[in-house]
Amino acid sequence: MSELKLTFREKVWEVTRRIPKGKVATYGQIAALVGSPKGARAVGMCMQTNPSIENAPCHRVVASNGKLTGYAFGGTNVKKTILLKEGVEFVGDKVDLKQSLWDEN
DNA sequence: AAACTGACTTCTC
DNA sequence: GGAGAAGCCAGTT
Repeated sequence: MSELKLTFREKVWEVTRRIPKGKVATYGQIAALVGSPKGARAVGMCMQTNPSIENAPCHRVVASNGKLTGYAFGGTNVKKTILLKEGVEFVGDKVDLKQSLWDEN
């Protein structure tokens, strides 16, 4: 019985950790992966309470339209810089989901 | 236990 | 394509 009873937050971090470098995932996508397709908002909170970037690369999480909605370690500006450095394609201020959206498979 | 808040998403105008 | 409003979820007060 592996009942580790991961809290929603921890599950979100687990998923976030699997996002490969150079790719990004949307809040809704993560929400769905943890079992709450409509909990995108809750996911955002988990990112905010994220203790460290090592625990969860929250910079790889963007809004459904590719917009950077927030970043607890320096702001969206820093977030964008990191993503660019990881090779994520940008279109203006938004991520080019066509090329950089994480394809779980 | 109830109410409020927020790094969301989707629909309409 | 941009602005406004409503719906949903978990965490915090």
